[in-house]
Amino acid sequence: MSITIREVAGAAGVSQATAARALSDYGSVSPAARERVLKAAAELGYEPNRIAQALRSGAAKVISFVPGNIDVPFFARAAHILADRLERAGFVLMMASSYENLERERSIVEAMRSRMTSGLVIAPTSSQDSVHLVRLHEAGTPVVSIDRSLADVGIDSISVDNADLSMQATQHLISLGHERIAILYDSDDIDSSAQRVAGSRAALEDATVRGSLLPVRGGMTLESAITAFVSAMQGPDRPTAVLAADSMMTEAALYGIRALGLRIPEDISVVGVDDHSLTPLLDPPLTLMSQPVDAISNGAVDLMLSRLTGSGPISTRHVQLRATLVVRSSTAAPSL
Amino acid sequence: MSITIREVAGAAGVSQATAARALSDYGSVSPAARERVLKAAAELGYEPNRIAQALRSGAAKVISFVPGNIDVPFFARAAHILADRLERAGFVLMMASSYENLERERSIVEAMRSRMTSGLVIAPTSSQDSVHLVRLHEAGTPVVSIDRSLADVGIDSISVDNADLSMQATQHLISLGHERIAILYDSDDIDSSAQRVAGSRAALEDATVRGSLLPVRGGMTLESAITAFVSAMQGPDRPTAVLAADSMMTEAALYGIRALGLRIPEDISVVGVDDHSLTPLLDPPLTLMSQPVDAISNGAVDLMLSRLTGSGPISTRHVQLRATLVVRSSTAAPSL
DNA sequence: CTGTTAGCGCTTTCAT
DNA sequence: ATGAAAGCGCTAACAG
Repeated sequence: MSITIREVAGAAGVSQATAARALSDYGSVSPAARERVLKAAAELGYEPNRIAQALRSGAAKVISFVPGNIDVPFFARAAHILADRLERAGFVLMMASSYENLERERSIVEAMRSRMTSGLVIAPTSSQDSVHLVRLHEAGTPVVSIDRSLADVGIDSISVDNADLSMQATQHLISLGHERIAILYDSDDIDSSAQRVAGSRAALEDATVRGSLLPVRGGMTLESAITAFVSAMQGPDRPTAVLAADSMMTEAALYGIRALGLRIPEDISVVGVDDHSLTPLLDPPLTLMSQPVDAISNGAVDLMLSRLTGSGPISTRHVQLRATLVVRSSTAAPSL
Repeated sequence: MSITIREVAGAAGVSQATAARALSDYGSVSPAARERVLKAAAELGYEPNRIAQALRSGAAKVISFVPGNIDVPFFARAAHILADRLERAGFVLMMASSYENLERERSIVEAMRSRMTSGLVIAPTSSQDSVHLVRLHEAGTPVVSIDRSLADVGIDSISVDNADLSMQATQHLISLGHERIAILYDSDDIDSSAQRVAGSRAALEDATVRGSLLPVRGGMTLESAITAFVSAMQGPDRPTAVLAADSMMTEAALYGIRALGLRIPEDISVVGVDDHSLTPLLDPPLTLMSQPVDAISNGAVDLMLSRLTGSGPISTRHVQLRATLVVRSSTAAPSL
């Protein structure tokens, strides 16, 4: 077993309580006593038992992160930043992906809660069913929603402006002269996807030329998305451009286009989402909407930390950041 | 606050101890009592307090994962599998990247230990300095090393056979007719990298033709690797092929080659490491060594679970798996 | 089969 | 400024 605070107190010749006060820096301790305690702790190699601290004080200095899927570069990068900054603030990051499964999300959140997590950063699978999150939040554990926002339940959120994202992308395509545009998205149930489809539609409606949007629902796996996309492209009046609504859909579109034997951008223009270290090296380099992952992640940490210290705003915050269009070579004017 | 076992016991009309026995399924409880307890627990929505359980029983049903860097696809994928399988076994995955920094690795491991982690899966930053891991291991917490192995300290490991990996890659290049081959690797301090350089060298020495190896040390960042590679390629007798020793080096080589204005594979052949969903779509599709991430991760879980239940082998296990060569279009015979 | 009892290591009143 | 003592929620002897 390891050194306990009792042994430190013994070695320093003070009571357990004084040792605790010195080590956790609260209450009042005489400088002399403090020094002896700190010295004894260092000599014995004392390390506080976080579990005991948590049981007594009600929080474990652990922040939980529940991304939709850690394989997605957006979330991997977010995990990096969260862990980095939270660690510096004295927390450890505990994470588990929901894999976009609500049942699983619930059980993960419960597992985190029962381990006395100090706060939760989550990309909620459903924008509708969030009672488990609300309950946690109302019990006093700060919850910050990232990448997606929740229906009006008083939970802070920070995400990209999804409608704006696809509006920008669609306008880019329209300005190039495209009039038949497909949008490949995963599911109507995921809020951000629905918003992106809506944004595209709005852009098309605002345009001076009369364009049409072909929404293609790709489902939750790469395979299903490829299949859906390929069959949609085989219909009459094939779109001359496609907007892939997230990174998985981007891959699906690329694979689908290859399977169809189409050339980019001669036969079809492609706008993807989410930059990645390899996208500039693709054939051709991919035009895409780049999400401000760093700003979103840092913002989530700031929100979390301010809620944790109680120094934050009273009211719920919903931050929306803008994605930026990165034009490379996968988009061009449609050939006639 | 949430429901405690005391309240469940009260509602069921039994003692706390009986309730605990029924809920955690140990000792003996009469069927009638068990049923009443379970019913009461369900009605009250009782959820055990894992922190209290951990404090009392000494382990928190948490497994820690400390990858070198979660941004690397290899580790992101491993995290996915670990979380998935461990969760099914009743554990939660807690993770934090060391970012290949030993000091940081130590503090993370300590943070995990003080939170009573049940087991540790780690990609050790250093193969030399592992006292913190040995100490944890000797204190009874199973430690499994993944992707890299440790100097002989009795810790289980599961990784790819690094020498074999680069031998296969180099032999592929030799069989194509290359005689001047560069290997771009990060650092001599990382065991796996050193082994890969050695494997390449061995392949060249075994070959019937007299080839030469140009080792290029890229350092720990993408930028430094690109710089090192570009300047090495500007010397006399430029190599006709390059083996990038890991995924970051693969990107570095690709960016470097583009900066130099070289064509692949006409001017230079490239073998990368680590498959990724985008590599088949690169220009040209990348020939690479694919590491068996799934097998490594699953193997790590199996080892961990067997150590946890004490059902594993007595002796230390060092598992090495083979990488497989995936030939695509970035390698060809050198042009004369 | 079941209840009583004693802590796990720590924080936190409450006295002094 | 400090010590004594209680107890967070749970498990695990030990009696009965």
